Amino acid sequence: MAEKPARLVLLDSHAIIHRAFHAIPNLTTKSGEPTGALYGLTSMLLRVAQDLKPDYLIAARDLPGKTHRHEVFDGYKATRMQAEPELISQLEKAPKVFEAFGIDMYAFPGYEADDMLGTIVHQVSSRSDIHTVIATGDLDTLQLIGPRVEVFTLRKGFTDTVLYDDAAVRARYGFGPEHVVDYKALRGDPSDNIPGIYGIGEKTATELIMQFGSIEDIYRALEDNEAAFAKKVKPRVVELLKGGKADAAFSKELATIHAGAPITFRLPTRRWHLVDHETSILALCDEFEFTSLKSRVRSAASHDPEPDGIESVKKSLENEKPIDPDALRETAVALWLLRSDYTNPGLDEILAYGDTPDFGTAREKIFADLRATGRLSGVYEHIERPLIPIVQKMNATGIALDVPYLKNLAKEYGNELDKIAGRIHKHAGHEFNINSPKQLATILYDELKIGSDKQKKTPTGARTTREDELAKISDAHPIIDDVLSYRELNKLLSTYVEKLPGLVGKDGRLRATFLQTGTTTGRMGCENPNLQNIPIKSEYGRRIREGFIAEQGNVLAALDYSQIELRVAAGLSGDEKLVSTFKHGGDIHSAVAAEVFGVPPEMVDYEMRRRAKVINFGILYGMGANALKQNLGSRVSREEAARFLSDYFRNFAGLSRWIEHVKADALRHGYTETLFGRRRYFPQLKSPLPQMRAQAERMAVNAPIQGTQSDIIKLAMVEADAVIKKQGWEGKAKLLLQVHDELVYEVAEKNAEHIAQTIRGVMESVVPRENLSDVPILAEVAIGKHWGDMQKLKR
DNA sequence: CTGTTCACG
DNA sequence: ACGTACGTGAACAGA
Repeated sequence: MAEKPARLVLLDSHAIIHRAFHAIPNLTTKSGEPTGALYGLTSMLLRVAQDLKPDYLIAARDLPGKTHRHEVFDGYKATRMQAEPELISQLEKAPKVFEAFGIDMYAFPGYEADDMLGTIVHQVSSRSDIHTVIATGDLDTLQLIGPRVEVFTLRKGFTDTVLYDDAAVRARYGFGPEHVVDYKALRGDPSDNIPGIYGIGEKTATELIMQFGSIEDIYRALEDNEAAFAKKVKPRVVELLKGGKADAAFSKELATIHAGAPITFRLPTRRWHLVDHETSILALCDEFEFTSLKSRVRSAASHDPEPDGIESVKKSLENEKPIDPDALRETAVALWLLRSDYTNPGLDEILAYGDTPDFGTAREKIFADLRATGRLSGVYEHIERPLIPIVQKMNATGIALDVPYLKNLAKEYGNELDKIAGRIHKHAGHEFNINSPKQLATILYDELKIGSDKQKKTPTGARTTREDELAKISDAHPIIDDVLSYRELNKLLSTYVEKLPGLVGKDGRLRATFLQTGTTTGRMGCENPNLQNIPIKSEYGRRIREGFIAEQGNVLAALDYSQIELRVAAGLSGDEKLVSTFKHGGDIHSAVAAEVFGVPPEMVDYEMRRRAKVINFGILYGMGANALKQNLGSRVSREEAARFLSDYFRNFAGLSRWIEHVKADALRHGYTETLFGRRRYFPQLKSPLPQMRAQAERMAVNAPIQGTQSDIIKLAMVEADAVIKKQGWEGKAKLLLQVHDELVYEVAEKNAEHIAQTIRGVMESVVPRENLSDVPILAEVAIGKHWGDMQKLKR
């Protein structure tokens, strides 16, 4: 039997340090010496030691000076040439870190770290007794992946990691590692100053590669038979390719890692073990003041002992003990309840919270802490834990899409978009990229001189082209209305209409991921795709919902809570007038308008109601007078807005008192609580910056309202599931979507009304009325063959 | 990757 | 003087 191959881990020091430098910008020693990049590097090395368990560990690094890429392109890595002094000082100290870990460094003048890695991989690639993993901070080295070569890199932030092999590259990009350079040649890579072909993005690049292969193949197809090529590729892309041949060629040259460095790689004579270097690493941590890393060093070292005898084998067997996925999910939910700002926690966060490498130990600590909080245990037991399998089932079920309908809609919207774009370019006098806010600002404000000199600015000082600002100047030029239509249609087309059909599985259903622990307030999140923001407000948007359908013999049933946030605010505050308005039924916004404007209900006009509605929603977010003015519109002065607000609070004094009470409570305890006891912490309330404090106060007011709403609908999901089981309706009623205040089920057509009305009853009764100051909680039900146009049911 | 914009509640 | 409402996810441009 062949021996297990040795694992060689190659460290891409350049990429790791850069990534760490940007991820951890503000860390310094007491004396002010910047150490964020070094901390990140040390942390990454510990992670590599633990996760990859290397037999050999080697670093590749750059030496200062010119490289072959500089000869190709003067602008190459211009950004890195002007590196900040904080980065340079840390780059110079990095060898100290490698020395402490006992890692050999490979470098050669004129060759970048990437090229050293390429050379080493090339030299070991024929050896079947070596399995190589490149540990890096970016994706440049994906092109080196092969039969025994993988890439271990960081994803988002600095804690999440991912291991790419050939299959993982194909899963992410659609093509294999051999085409990564072609992809960069087309798309470019701004962080590396690789230009690509201007105008070709991720999608076009992928499509071209999938269809034709490498850059050379693409141009061969184009040049051999342009007519045939034009049939397969959009005219715009053909033009871009023709004009960008030179760009593509030298982008490819820049992106390609070369294997020709004049070195001979030899495996170290001795295998690498963390424990051999524990002392020097601890000394390093003292020198750079990485106090928090020391416990990680000790515990990692104790799990990577020299291979002697029975004790270590026993220990490693214990370590290999698989983690029960249900226990993992439950523990993640519990941790998120304790620390709701750690959204979507995983094993890493669980272990970090427990300050241990052992899952069982961390889990015990988390549940002990949960019990110690009292009320949070109730949220866990009654809401979140029973919800786990329900969310899993919802994710597995998916929702059927009418793919031909959506493809047709894409054509229609595409044609309309082309027309609008044509008009915009005509107005402007020349072509430009309408999607670029920068170019658009130049056209509108400089060339056409629309708007005043003082257009609102974005946070970075650019003149904004936001919808609400453009709407104010729409009378000045017909181009504005076209730009606004273009924006709307382009957004809908690229985000939804074009995207959705490609995400549908073989069974015609789209499966997104609903995230139970995705937000800080208690709400659910949804991604890949986000089904919680499918358009509804405009006609163009509503037609997208028509593509979400029920399968043969079924209908969709949509149940939504009516004005639940306002009802929750009324119920939590116990405000007399709000509560009595809800108890008597009728239109809450009109009723509030009558109070605020001091007129009888029948005298409330459209504008008064509109303003009352704006205030009502603003209250939920802790709004101030300036924000209110913004939302009321241009005809209202700041003073008027302030008066509305003070009239509002004079009339609804109970609500006003409750808001002050929430703020005071949050400051005293450090957190807010929902009706059911879900917590959110607000350390920023003690910030020295008034702006930070004000923002935290607004969040603190909103958290119990939004959070209680989430408690209620989550509880309804749990109860409805129980009722469905009890009635034996599992095959006839399936939960498909949750959209914060709405549940969508797919229901057997025959029993649809009865089932839907039953679920409505559950939704309306999950909170005993007395717990919300007797405010009624109401839900509306509608059914239909698709999600676009649903028939409302009477109760 | 960050900033801008915009879809939803 | 300036930027302002809470909570999300995604597409795109541009550095």
